[in-house]
Amino acid sequence: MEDVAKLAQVSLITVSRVINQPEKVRSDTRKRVEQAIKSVGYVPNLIAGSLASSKSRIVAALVPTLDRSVFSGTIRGLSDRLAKDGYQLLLGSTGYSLHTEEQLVRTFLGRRVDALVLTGLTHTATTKRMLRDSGIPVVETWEIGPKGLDMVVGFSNQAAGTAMGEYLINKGHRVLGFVGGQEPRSEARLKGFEQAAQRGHQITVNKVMLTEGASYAAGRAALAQLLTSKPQPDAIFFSNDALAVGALMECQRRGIRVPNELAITGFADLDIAQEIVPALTTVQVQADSIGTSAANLILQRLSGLPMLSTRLDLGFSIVQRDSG
Amino acid sequence: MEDVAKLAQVSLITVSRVINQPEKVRSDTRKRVEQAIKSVGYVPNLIAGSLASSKSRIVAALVPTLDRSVFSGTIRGLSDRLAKDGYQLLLGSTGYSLHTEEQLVRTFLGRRVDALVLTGLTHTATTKRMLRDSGIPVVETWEIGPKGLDMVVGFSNQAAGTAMGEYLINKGHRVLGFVGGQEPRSEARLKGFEQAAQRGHQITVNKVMLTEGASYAAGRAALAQLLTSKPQPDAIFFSNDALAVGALMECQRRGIRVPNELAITGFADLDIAQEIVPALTTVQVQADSIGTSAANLILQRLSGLPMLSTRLDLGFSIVQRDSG
DNA sequence: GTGAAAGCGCTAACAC
DNA sequence: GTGTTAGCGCTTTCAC
Repeated sequence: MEDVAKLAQVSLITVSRVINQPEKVRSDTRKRVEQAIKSVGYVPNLIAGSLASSKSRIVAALVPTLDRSVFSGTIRGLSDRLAKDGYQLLLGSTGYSLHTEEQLVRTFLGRRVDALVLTGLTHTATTKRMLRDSGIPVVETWEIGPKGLDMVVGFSNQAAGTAMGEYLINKGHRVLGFVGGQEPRSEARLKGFEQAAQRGHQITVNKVMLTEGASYAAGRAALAQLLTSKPQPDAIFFSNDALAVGALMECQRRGIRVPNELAITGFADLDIAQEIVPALTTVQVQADSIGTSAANLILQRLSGLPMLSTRLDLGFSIVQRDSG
Repeated sequence: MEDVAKLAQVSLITVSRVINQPEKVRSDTRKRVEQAIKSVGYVPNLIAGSLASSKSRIVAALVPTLDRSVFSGTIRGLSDRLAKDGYQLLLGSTGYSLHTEEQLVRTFLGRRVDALVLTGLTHTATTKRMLRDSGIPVVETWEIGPKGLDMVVGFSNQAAGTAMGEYLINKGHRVLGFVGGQEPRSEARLKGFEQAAQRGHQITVNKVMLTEGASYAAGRAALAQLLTSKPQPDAIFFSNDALAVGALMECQRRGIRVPNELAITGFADLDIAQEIVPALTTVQVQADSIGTSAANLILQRLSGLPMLSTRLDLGFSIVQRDSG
């Protein structure tokens, strides 16, 4: 930076201004400096800048898993929106562990990220305290609830579960299956699903709670398990499209006709849901919008604008296709 | 940090040591400091640390796209391996644009990342110069070639294309189809594929070069296009499993029997390849290993260890399944 | 519109 | 094993 300043015959601060607030420098001076920057090949040290200004232009996001998952849409939405305003995304995966989440939050706060995006509303007490003390904007996503740390963008997983339960019951199914992971959002969907069942008449719910992550193979295995359960379900709600797709493939292998013999529904409306044969009936959620909305809230807050709302319920809808 | 030092009755540097090199501090002092850190709720400012030590403990990776893509395995491998050594991954997507890549490289270098992982061997002259000047470890991935910037982890896309061409020709196919994107790696696969065709007798290759990204829908559309081409292919090599899966679904819709009427093969061996019915014959590449190997090279270099090899050809293999 | 001085919060280097 | 000093490369603040 010193070299640039000397070459352009200006002070350090003018070089800094040309980079950060070019409109505050007269155009001839600016051009001289820009020229000098090029000829020196100067790459500003953003670390030093961050230390001095206590702004990092980095937003961190924590998701349970990076795998071909429902969260990738949210990450894309976040990343794209933030990039437009010159912010970068620092990514962490918690593996569904609150303890890992706590450690990552600590590190990210140490890096003085400008804002943090979390998945879910469940966190350790320490995580919550650190976040509150830090004073930076925080967005919790993929759930919605009365009390959040700061801002929230999501939908009601429980209501989605209820909606799917009612949908299947209305279709005449009486023995329902549920397959999901042992994590808060899946459990909320199950809770809603079971509520719908209780409100129906003579409805049974057989459930499989997975210990591993949601994969095609896990869906296949869960299907096999439910097919041996008594009474045998005539409709299964999978808490994730990947699971449902795996089950659909297994049905094809076994010659089980979907939806005639067995209805199968999923959650998230991933790309493959509408491509697979039979096309998958699923709960559509706006994964991308969760990301862009979270980014918008953050950007708005960081720019000091007044906040209209800090709690967005993006809702969900059941997309009826061919599988159930 | 000052508060912690006062409370523990030590100097700043001792607090620093407790955090960064605990073994260099006597255990009773260490405990006193750790106690103080907790009671103050001290979160070290890693930005200041980075500035002083010129080490950021951040590695950046640039991939063409974050979408449900072949690169997600590599990212996972990278991220997991780096996390073990306390490094974080800063992610950027270039959208297959060398210009965007250049801008991101500039920003990342500005953040003084400790190392950089790139996709492919094709970069702008400015990108190459900046990278060389920076002196940090750089790993280029997903290709292999005689000249790289620094370290390379990948395989020969061209050889993979040739292998798939020979495989299909040996199976008796004479009119081949190719579907891929307009990007270096896909083009290399096509080049190899066409070479195999030229070496065969009376082999025709009809190709579809996509302008959009690889999606199920794009595969479906490309299939439709090739089915109207003359002569009509009896085997199609898709440069990406997502495309092949889309085509497979479309075949199912149209009642085209695979592989009897039409053979379909893919590239990458994504999870779904072995799940779909019929299971997809594809080129298997070690997407995860590319990530972990890149991370290993970087970690080794950063720790100052002597480098055995800086150019890893991880190879590929054709996995024969049911689709072709 | 431009500049000088001070300091962001930490660590390297060297001393003790 | 622990402390002191001097900076890392910028931006802030306040002058002019």
